[in-house]
Amino acid sequence: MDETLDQVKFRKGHLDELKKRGINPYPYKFERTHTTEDLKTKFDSLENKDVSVAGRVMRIRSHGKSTFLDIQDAFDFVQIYLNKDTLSEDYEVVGLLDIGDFIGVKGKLMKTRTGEVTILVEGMTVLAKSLHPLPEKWHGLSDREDRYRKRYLDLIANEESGEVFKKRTLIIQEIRNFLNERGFVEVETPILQPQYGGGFAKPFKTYQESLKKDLFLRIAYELYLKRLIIGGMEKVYEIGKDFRNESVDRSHNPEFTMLELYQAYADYYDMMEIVEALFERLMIRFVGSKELEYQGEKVSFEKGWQRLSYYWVLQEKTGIDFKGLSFSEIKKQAKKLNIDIDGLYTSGKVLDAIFSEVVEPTIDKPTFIMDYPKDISPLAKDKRDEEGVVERFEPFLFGMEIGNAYSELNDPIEQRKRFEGQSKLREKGDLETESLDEDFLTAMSYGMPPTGGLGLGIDRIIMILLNQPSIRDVILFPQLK
RNA sequence: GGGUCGUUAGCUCAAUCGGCAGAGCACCGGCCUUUUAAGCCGGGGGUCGAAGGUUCGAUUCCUUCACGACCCA
Repeated sequence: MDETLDQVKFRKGHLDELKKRGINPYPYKFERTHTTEDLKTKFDSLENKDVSVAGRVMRIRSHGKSTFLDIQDAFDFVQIYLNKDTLSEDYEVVGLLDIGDFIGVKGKLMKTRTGEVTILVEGMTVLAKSLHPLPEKWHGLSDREDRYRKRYLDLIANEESGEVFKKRTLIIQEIRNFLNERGFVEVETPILQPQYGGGFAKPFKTYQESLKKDLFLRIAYELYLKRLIIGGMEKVYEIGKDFRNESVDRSHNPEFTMLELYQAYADYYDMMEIVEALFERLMIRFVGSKELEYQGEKVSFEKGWQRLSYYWVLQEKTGIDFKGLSFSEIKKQAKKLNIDIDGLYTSGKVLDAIFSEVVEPTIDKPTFIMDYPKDISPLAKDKRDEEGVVERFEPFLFGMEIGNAYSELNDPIEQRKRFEGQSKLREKGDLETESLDEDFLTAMSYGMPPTGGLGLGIDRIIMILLNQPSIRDVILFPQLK
């Protein structure tokens, strides 16, 4: 806080004056009978009754011997009216209030002659003195950096921002309801992991002093949740934070909220059904239409999600049939398409670079891209009746990947081979590989049922449902440079 | 990593083809007992993002840096 700022000096003057009058500017508690919202929605039954509310002073309109204040709580705001006739000498304290102060008031509920619901205040308590001026009342706070770094100011000044975060909470609750109703059990698995797995990403590394052990912040929950499937929990899910050591942009934050779920005796078609049903439910509750508009672009869920095969859509967009091409031929094609393939060691990784570049931005309709190359999917089961690809899909919306799902590989011998393949790549220098998890293989060797698994990026789903342009607009405290 | 744009009062924003830095809100003083972006009168507040350069003179032009936004890899 800038102590030299005039406005801070004046506010401190008010603080000192309150103390001089024997008023504690930071008391402990206030009993309120109603929220500001109650006063408006239940006005008819509350008119002329005694009410008490608490909140932050947002606007002051002083007329000398009377003053109107608007006070805001978590629900709404209400006007209060203070005058000298009602408060006598206590009215002097009103002059010591500043915008931003918390106060509690008691009085009779009434309407002014212009129809505004108002409390005629009979008693007022200062609950917390504010020492720093708030952002401007009319334009709010628009500087993006301030909005993200000082989220509290954003929440005070910009009502829409608070609405987004309220809805974020409701969306996540609704997702939990949906899964709980289907018999899924919510669990918590380690964030600190001795080995990271379940995806391709650079991890954050940390260290446990007492065990003298390197640990990683999880990049996925997959391998732990599958251990629970092995343990006989048939339907499990976890909603929590994943950590990926990547750069920050409109759709990436280094820590982000992820849903993963696993269902025994199910395959990836069942996972598609879950995505479709979940979206239908979220659309009904939070969009109220079968059409979704995001940043000026509209898509319809009317006909469900289209299903496109990975190799087929690649060929559609590039004119090249990549199926069966050798690694060097695929690289040659990538170079022709002007795609950077430095540090990519397998056909799958190169294909994926081409895919991200050429295909992803063009998928706006709700789409499942199906049947991915095997070498970039070491935890997924071979596609039944098709060589070289696995039963894996990713849901896409508005060009954004919002999840990942498999028919989970449950053959421990095959799983070991896949891990070993990954280890060889790592030796060649590929840093984004699945690491061989001996303990997980042991678990699987006890027997794992056929299982469908699904991961969904919750922040991105919220962005889309609430039409927010950046992931930073749906994360309270996003990572900034 | 590259490109474009931006950073001026607590907040939202102007302005200066290089010549005294402005408005609205907020703040201070005065008047005002049903106002509501209250009103009227008067007033204070600036290291013009930082450093360097060009110049008689730089907020303005140039260079570098920091931070941010958008686009691209």
